[in-house]
Amino acid sequence: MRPDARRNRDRILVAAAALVAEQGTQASLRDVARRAEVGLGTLYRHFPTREDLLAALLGRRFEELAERADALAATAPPERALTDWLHEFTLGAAAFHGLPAALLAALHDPDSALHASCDRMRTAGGRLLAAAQQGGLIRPDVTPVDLFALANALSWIADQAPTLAERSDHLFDLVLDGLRARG
Amino acid sequence: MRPDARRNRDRILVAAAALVAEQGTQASLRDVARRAEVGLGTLYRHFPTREDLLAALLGRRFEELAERADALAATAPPERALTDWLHEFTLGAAAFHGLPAALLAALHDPDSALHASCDRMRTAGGRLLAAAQQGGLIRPDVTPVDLFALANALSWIADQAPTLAERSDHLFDLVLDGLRARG
DNA sequence: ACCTGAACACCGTTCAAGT
DNA sequence: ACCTGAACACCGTTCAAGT
Repeated sequence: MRPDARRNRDRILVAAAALVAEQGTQASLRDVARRAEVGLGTLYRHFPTREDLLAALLGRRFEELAERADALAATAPPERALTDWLHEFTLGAAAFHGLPAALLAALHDPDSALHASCDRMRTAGGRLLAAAQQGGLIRPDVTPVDLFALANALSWIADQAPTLAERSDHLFDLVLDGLRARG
Repeated sequence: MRPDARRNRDRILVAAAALVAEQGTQASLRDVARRAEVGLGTLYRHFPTREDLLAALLGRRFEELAERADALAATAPPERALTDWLHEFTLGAAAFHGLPAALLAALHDPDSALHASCDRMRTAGGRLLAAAQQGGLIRPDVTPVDLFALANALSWIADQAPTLAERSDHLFDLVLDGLRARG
């Protein structure tokens, strides 16, 4: 990549990170280009779709979450590993306004730039889920997709109103309780 | 209301019902006006905000759901009444694409045209909830707002992908299970 | 190879002018 | 009283013209 192109790409990412943090996944791409002091066409050249931009913003975070799943699997007991990881995931999915919907949609759309990351999260969560189910701690009829959907739904709730965000940990406990196997 | 105004209002509602059913709560208001063969200003005169239009579209449904709560309370055992009603509510909240977010936001925004209806649903659900909690069937730390949020979240999940819609009854069972009191 | 911004086809919302 | 549509300030996306 030419150095001026690299520089533009970086400027776009910095501007997008700020604007998306402020206004959510639906932030105006024109605003992003303006803030980056870059032509609108330049933004589209580097990131043909909004998802491409989001994927670039979230790449690191998803990497870390995947590694975190492995670390928890190795150190914590199965149920603890699952609930801790899910909790961290819900925090990550709530990073941007509108992100939970984008993630849940991307999981079911192989063409989305976010698909690979979502698939990775589903797999990482699925491994922790299987281990907990093996130990008879979690209902056997819960699938990795169920887990991904519920976790995003919890992030979505917290995203709808500040009052609900305060209630978020409690709702997390309620939902997780529903996944537990009954003695 | 002048007869021509009444006629315009009705035309707008018919057009909006069709378009919102097709494209969701974010359907273009311009399209609604065009389909109703009405000037754009006429639409805004009858429905100053998008929520006003949605409220008019949903009024009947909410009335029925409120009555339904009373009927179930009188005829079914507490837990059955609660789960049946919640199930019907989730179906109603999934009537339009984007509706769950609008409802959850409106519950926390007294100025929204949808607020009264949401408040009514929260109260209706809250009564069924209290009865089930009285019987020791549901965890005492579940609030009516928790219930409203979770029900809308379930509708939201079903709204994100057809695959998830198929999984909707199962997810409903999982979440409801989390609300049950443990022996 | 890469950048730019005008051009196009859309929005939501308001409001002067009409009947 | 009520209706209309032009006007305004925005979008997302594409693409010819430039370096």
